[in-house]
Amino acid sequence: MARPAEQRPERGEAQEAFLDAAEVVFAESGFHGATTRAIAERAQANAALIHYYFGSKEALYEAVVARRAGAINDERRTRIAALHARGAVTLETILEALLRPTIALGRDPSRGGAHYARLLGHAASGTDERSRRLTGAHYNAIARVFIAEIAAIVPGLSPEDTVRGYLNAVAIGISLMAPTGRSQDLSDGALRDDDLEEIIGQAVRFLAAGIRALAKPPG
Amino acid sequence: MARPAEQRPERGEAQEAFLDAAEVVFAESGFHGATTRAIAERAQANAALIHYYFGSKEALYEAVVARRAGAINDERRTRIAALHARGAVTLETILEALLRPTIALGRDPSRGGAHYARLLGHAASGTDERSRRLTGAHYNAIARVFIAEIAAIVPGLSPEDTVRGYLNAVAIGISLMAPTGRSQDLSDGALRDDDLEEIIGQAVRFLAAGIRALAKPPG
DNA sequence: GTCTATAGTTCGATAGAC
DNA sequence: GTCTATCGAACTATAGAC
Repeated sequence: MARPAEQRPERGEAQEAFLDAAEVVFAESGFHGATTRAIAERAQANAALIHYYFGSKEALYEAVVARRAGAINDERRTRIAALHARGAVTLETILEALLRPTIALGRDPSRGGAHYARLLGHAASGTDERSRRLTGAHYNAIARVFIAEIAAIVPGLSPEDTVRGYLNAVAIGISLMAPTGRSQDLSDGALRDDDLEEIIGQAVRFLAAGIRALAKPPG
Repeated sequence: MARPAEQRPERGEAQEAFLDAAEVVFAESGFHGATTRAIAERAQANAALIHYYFGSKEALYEAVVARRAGAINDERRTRIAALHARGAVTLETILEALLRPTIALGRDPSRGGAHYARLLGHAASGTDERSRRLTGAHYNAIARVFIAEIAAIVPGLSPEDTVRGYLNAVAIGISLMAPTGRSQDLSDGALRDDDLEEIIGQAVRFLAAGIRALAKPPG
């Protein structure tokens, strides 16, 4: 390893430019469809530097994921802690703590997170080794946090249906992260992809009702 | 090793073998990650035949999608028509008509549909030209059918929220199509991936409650 | 129709100048 | 640290024997 002696090498602007560019290209084409040459071109840098900085295309991909997943899950934990501190824990506020960090990232052009949203969509639907390692490493721990929160706040919800409800929330969350224009198409332009508060509010209401319905006996 | 002449596939079966094999490999690795060699090996046939039968890797991919999407949407239309004929149209039965064909396909080992489910997951989260062409060509028409059905049966649901509800249903439907084992992981084994009626029943209940909640005024 | 062989590209990765 | 040049491998697709 030709790294400096420090354990955690500082990440300069060049590395960040590669991460930003890789996020876009991986999102557009998936892991295999993306090429290091395309990433370097978008980063306006030399392709050989990818291997110098990250070691391999695979390692670059994992760095892209780690950067966003870490920030998202840190914000989720902060929000959950704040809810407990304020005594404001409800199913709705828990769901908002789950969804807002991802959806807000996906709608903020200045942060380029819409690309990560699509990348995550690829990974969430993948069953290959890379995708499973990714979701396991970055999202299983936070999943258990939210499952515990939901179970504690919804009376009569079985452990199985708690997991079901959480996974439904995540499925909708991912589908809402990345604006695809499909909602605009299907509503003939009436539904806009960019009203953040409306999107989060309606998603929370939808999911809260769905989860509470699971807790009720059939009838 | 060459098979005996009497076991060699008849005319048409060779193409089906390629479609089956391609479905598996495309699902596992995505379009770019899949190779014609891997598809041919799984089909126990020669890779050059892919071009003889289908013209290109791209055309093979589209043939894989067309085969399943056509069958799924035909079944959906049949189910909707049957509901109207029986006078059994409710939000729940509409949602079941939407979800059952895909989820059942994904859980039926004899039909190999779990692979198509993963393939569709890739396409649904993709914004590349190929993915958009695919969803537009095969799923926009059926989407409008279901949006109209939902709007007609749920009082007070705005056109925008009807589209929202439909897209939420599709997002959850796709996430339920392919067993990923994640629900089993997160529930420590309590939630099983293979109980078809339980999965459909709980999904329908969840979605019906969510959609009806969108129709109610905030409060 | 089915095969072998290979053309023509393009890929990830690396060596080495500076 | 950053570049050019290039390697070896893998890819899709095709030509042509049979």
